[in-house]
Amino acid sequence: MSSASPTLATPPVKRSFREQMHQAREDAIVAAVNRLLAEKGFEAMTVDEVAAEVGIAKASLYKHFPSKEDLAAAAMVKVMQRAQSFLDGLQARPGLTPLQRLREVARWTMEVQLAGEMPSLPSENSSLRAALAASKPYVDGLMDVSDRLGGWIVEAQADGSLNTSLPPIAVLYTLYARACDPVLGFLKASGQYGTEQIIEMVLSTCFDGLRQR
Amino acid sequence: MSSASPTLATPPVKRSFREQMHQAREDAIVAAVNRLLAEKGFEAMTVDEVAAEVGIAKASLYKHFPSKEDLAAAAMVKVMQRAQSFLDGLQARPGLTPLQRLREVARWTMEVQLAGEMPSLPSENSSLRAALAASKPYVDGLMDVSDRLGGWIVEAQADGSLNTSLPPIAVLYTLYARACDPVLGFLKASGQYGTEQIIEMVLSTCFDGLRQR
DNA sequence: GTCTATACACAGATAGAC
DNA sequence: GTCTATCTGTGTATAGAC
Repeated sequence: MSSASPTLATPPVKRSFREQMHQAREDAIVAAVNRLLAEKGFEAMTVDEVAAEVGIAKASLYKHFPSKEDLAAAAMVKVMQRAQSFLDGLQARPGLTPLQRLREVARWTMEVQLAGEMPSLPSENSSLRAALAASKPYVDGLMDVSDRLGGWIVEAQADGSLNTSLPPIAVLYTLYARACDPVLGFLKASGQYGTEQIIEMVLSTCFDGLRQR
Repeated sequence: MSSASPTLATPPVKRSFREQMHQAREDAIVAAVNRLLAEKGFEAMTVDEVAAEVGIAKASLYKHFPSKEDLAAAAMVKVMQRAQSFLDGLQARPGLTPLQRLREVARWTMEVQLAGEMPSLPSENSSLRAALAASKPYVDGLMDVSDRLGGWIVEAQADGSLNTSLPPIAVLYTLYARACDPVLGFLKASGQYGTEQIIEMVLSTCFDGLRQR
């Protein structure tokens, strides 16, 4: 968004390079936070671990992000952006039915979780909750995603492919919950199934239910 | 299990009374731990909070339980025992089909969770995990519950009421996961539905699936 | 067994040199 | 902006009187 100051003698190229380095460093930080957040959750993750994984001093982290909460919030925003990008890609495929889109979204969240990149959600009274609620990019992203999914949900109910007796918000929350469903980890830990099999099974239980059809 | 020593002059009644007091105190402790475990999880729960809620000094807690992990493990064992008692009650009702039994189990776990009494499961690398794996009562209880549910699952698949393309273990894990499904909390927080409505909706998504039947 | 007081460890955050 | 060194609070656990 910001351009190099024209009054300075330093060439814009150099400033851009430094900004690129800065951005790359922050990306590395956010990626490490994301991974640790998925692995152990916000409370159990320590800033020392983040610093160690990135390979910089802890004090340097605090030059980039003012607190542990902001660190985690940045990772959550990043995940939300990835989700938005995925929805963009889905919307660009006109051949899909609304139900197919919802199914693809669920599949994507499960893939992200099995890749160890889906942060587990903070408990109700966590300090992270306040930070997320105060983060405009996060809240805006969440609302955007919810709106788009909500649109597909009502469309799928209108065309008769989705259970019409469920309120759309219940469907929406059910899809969100699949992103952190521990069933994936349980089945993975059992060692009997590959990631693709696991995802197919959980997708089946989610959309088709446990009862025989 | 233990009886008063016959060589002592103190009447057995008194010893029994003190044991009752002791047991009542421990029950109060476990109940508080259970509630806090459900509310904020193992990492965020502090022993100070437990002591404050029970109304005794922190050091007294450590006379009853040697560590925070043992404290939490005791609460988990208690929950497992409650589950076993519930299964006992279900088995005593011969009129129920296997599918109905499974549905009642899912309903019970959701009721417990909405009552704020279902501890959230520890993350993969938590110190609580090791304590639970080392707790014979817990592991035994978990295996007993799994065996009984597993029996009903294969019965329900045999009588054609449960999806036969799913491995029984996937069904089992799916039921376990419903016990800590965040959807319940989401819907509760939305303020639009009562607990009974919420449970019916989640039961529907679990057994009937999101797709229209 | 219950208490007060305290030891010990560690996590989040900062100071200040470079 | 990065580092080393440090401050500060807090959480688990224990000592020791009663």
